[in-house]
Amino acid sequence: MSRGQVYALVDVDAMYASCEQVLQPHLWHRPVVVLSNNDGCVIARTAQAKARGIAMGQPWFQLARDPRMQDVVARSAHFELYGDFSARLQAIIASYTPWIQPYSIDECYLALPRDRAAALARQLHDQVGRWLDLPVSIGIAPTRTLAHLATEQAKHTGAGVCELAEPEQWQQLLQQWPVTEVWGIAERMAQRLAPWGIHTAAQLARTDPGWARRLWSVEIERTIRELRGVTCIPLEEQPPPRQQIVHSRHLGQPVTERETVAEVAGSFADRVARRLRRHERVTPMVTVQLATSAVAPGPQTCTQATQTLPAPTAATRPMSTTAAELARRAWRPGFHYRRVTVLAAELTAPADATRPLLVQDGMEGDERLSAALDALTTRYSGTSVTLGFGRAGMRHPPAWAQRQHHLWPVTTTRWDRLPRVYA
DNA sequence: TCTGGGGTCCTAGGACCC
DNA sequence: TCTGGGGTCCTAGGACCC
Repeated sequence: MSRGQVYALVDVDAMYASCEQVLQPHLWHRPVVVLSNNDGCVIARTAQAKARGIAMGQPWFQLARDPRMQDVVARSAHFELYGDFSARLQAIIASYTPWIQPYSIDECYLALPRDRAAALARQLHDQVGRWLDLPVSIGIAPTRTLAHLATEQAKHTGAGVCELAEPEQWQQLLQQWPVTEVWGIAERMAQRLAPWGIHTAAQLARTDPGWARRLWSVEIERTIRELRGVTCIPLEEQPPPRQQIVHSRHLGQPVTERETVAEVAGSFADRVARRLRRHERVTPMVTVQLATSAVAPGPQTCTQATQTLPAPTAATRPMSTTAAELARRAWRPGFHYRRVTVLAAELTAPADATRPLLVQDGMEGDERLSAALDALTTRYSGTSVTLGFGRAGMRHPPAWAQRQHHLWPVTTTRWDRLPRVYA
């Protein structure tokens, strides 16, 4: 990032819902919502769904029985599909600039030359529309915090691109936005700012940064400076290495049996191990947490157990067997378990991991086995071939598997489910 | 019956050290 | 009755992001 550059933020409008519409043209201009895992609540909405008053996080069962919402189309979340679109989007963005920081599945920060930023952003906006059929909004500004506001403004006006180049431009905008629209300021912080008469983004920008740091935190100080056009949060072109990897799911059905809980934990640990290997990290420990549902009747509990591994690893077998054992240890009779979490923390690069003094039998075999599993998974990705350890849910989904009653089968990530085009 | 999942960072306070 | 000063490390909790 040099002085002749500005920041831009590319954000896909209603990413998940938009991806569903790309493959299902009959959903264009319709109120569409995408549901969280287990078809629990709304996590994305098209403009038509927003106009109907459907809120983010609204439980689906409420909408489903509302007679006024009968024409709303629901789709189960299909993260593999959204991830594929995200990768395609990043590839397009990367053809415009080498300074790029993917921030989330639907957002990407980049740096552009100041004098051509708006023109390039417009070109990028149109290209994404033509190539991916996805609607994006792009904000341009001297800092990332201001670029975030610019993107909100671009969405708000429907202009697609919004550039805040001069202080007068963003100062005027800051007066219109409540402080909670500022990146890094949420409801809790807004409540602490209110007694000091800070309600709008402009009022926050006028606050003395040093005073704000003493009174609140260093993050607030940085946010204030960024709102004034001074860069405090630079672009990180190298994604920081992962410090922890979590797999946590609400189960499709409550689980009461000890061995079933162990089976769930073992299969979740497989997911964590695969992601560890993809990120080239190893973990020295596994944590398993078992919880009941807070909204279900009956006795509530949340127990967890942690085990240090013989050596830091990313291999499936030791992680799965350890997680299953931990689940057996944390399990208590009489509870309806509804959520299982498997956590790997204090991650390191494999080269930095401390090796044990005594190498235990089977350790190298575990690593080779995991490597072979990854190679086969890559070779057969996109087909109906699935590889895994053990017996959990391979052929038939187990009873505890998530509900995905609204999953649309067409996708860009499997050969047998590609969309068909008839000439 | 049915309310997501996956991350990061900061701060305060306690334990412990010399 | 008096009872330093400075440091590190760890953990829990809180807050934020999407």
